[in-house]
Amino acid sequence: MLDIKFVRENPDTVKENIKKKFQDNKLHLVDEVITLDSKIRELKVKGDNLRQEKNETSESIGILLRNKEVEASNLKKERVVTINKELINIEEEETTLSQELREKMLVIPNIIDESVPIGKDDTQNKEIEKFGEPYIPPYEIPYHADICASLNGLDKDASGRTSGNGFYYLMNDIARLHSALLSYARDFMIDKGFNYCIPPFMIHGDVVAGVMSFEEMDNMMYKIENEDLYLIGTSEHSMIGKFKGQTLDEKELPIAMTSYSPCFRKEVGAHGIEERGIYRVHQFEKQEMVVLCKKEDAISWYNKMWSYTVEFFRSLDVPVRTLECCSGDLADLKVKSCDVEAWSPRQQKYFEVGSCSTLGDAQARRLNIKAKNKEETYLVSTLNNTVLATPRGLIAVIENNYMEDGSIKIPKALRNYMGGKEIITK
RNA sequence: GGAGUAGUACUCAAGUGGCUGAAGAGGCGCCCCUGCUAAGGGUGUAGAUUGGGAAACUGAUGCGAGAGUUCAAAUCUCUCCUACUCCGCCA
Repeated sequence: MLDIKFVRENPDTVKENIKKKFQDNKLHLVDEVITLDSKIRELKVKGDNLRQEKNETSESIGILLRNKEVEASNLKKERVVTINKELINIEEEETTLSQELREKMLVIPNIIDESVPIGKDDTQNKEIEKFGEPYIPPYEIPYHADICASLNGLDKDASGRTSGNGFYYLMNDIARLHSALLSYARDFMIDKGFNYCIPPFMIHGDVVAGVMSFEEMDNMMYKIENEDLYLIGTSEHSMIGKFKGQTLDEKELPIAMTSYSPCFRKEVGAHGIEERGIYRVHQFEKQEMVVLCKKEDAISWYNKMWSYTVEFFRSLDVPVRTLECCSGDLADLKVKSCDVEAWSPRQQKYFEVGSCSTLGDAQARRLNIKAKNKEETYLVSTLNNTVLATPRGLIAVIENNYMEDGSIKIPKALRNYMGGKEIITK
């Protein structure tokens, strides 16, 4: 969300930005927002003046009553009653218009960074850099679910019976590898100086509404029956929610956290749940990075953060590349964002395993997260990035370490977490 | 889950209907004294969010949140939230 003052003062910049994102259908919002804003301010002045009169009149009633001037005080009382009636209308209108303004403001996209490549949609995202040689083995690599099943590590028939499509039983060494990955990801980030955190896995509706749109909420979030609780779709929800409405001391910044949580997503719409695999599922686990920092530090954190994910996967011998989101593919809140994609030797293409974003102060404005020093209070900048989401990350490790005989070589970095084991065999 | 107590600015804290947007203190600024430290004395200042105004200035909101009573609410009523204490339950 942008600052209304900014929109008021720089309407052309905002419009230019909307064009860059190929959202011309939103252009009219800018002028509408400016008109609404000035109407609201007019109402505010009107209301303020009436409230001033009301306060002064009420105060004078007190004085009159003390002097036992009952009649004069009754006249003044009537005046206040009239003012109150007028105020009700003005306040109602102000509330309505403010809501309308906020709704419009919420869908006006954040100003994207100058470095973001211009493009219409995800087909025009730009590869930035490859890390590691995409390796094509001389033998065929089976579908990940088949590999896992053949190693007695996956049972989707059972999960279908217990929970339906989109769930999975991981078992034996595959389950252990999954946990090893998460533990390693956790320690990897702790070593980078991030503070480890396990957040609540359920949050109240008002926090959910703070971190996403209603549409997203419907398409993603599972609600607990008869409770004001939702299962989180990512620990970012809990981690950003942690700071909702807070004013931090600038000395506490930057706050660099790495959080673990299971993630629950309905995955309604676009892609849906695939029948066979464990690539897109209702329940997965994730190690995340969340950073709150000063505005001027945001870009350097952004670069540091995605590079940590790259480093993480490289330490597991998984070739990766970074793909920058072009203007048209960038979610409205984001200033700049890139995906980290892992190489799939089976499909011989890259697939998304993580996403790194800087949101500027847009998220903080929405949720009212501030920091202050002696001189001023200001909105913080927020960033988030995936270290590891698994089973997706598990798939990358399995495919890239699959041996011709059907076994999986365990990357060195994970062996300590696997009791020293070097290979998973049938 | 039950019962009790509390929630006022950066912190502590006074305050049961109008003269309280908030006494007082710490804090913070300046000055003095003393000096190994700790401390002491004087004086000044601010306090959150936002509107109008070129500015000086001026207004609104703001006492955990919301609703209500009233001409008028930090103060009365209701609901909720949070913290603490006690009890119950539980991996």
